[in-house]
Amino acid sequence: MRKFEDSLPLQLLKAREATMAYFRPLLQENNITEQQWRVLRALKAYEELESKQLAEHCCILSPSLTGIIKRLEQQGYIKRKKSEEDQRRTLLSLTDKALNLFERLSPDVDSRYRAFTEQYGAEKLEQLTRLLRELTELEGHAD
Amino acid sequence: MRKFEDSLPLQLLKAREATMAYFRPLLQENNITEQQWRVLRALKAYEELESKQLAEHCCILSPSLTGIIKRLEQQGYIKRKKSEEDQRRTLLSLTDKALNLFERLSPDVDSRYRAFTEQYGAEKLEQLTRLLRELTELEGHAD
DNA sequence: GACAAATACTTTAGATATTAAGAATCTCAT
DNA sequence: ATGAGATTCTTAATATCTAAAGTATTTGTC
Repeated sequence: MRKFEDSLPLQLLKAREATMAYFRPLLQENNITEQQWRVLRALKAYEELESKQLAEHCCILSPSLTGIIKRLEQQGYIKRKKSEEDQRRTLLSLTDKALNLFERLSPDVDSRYRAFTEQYGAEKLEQLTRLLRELTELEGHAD
Repeated sequence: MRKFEDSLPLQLLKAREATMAYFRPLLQENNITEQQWRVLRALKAYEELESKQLAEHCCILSPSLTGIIKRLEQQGYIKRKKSEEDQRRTLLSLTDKALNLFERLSPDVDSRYRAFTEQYGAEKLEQLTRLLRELTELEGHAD
């Protein structure tokens, strides 16, 4: 069996930690969790989404999302409405408060991203992105 | 701000999911969680570890580890003893039951790992490993 | 040798992950 | 039209994450 430190899932986990180290402080200062931030960013990109699609974009399972949505709604960052055509579906979108948050944080996010890119190297980042995409696009392993 | 799907943390998360898809079924069949498996593998590699070191190797925070250890102990996979020199320290190691588990699962783990490597490509895996290591070794981002 | 500071681990509280099961709504073939 | 099955979302139960506080033990200093 593979040596422990060589485990790819562990390497990916550590790499993610190293990356988040650049952004986590900013999120903490604003009392936003990682997952909340992912949800907000997805809604910013897509304007309006159903819960299920949002879950897929964010890599968050529906049951988790239920709670995250609830809390984000309480904090006034997102609003929900029932779909007219299909009463099962819930449509989610950002409030003005959330849009303001993005206005306020974007510059800082950008500068942290630039700092990261400089330290890691722009070409390496491109290579890495390509390799990760190819990994993600692998056929799922049917048991 | 970066496009949502281009977010590196998200890419790393998805890549990890894609990788785990190869191994998760095996763990589920044996009623072992991802984190438990990581802990067991670390202890297999290091024979005996203190709780704190184990946490570092596994990228699990101490408070989480407390619970994981407790459950693994209840399931008979690991044993603990107090350090003689320093009563604060807890030394952890695998039981025979855990060693048997490895004997039983190793072939399957190996074959799943080979299947993954074949589909993804051995050279690409090497490249990826190198890029991830370099990312992980970046200086932490002091806020 | 007593005591403040450091260290290892646990506990607590709130948020999230994961699986299974439940509730509401919709689709479709009959 | 209608009942079986599918789909969307939620609830429930257990495990884990995260930050902060608490305990016990040890270390360094006076």
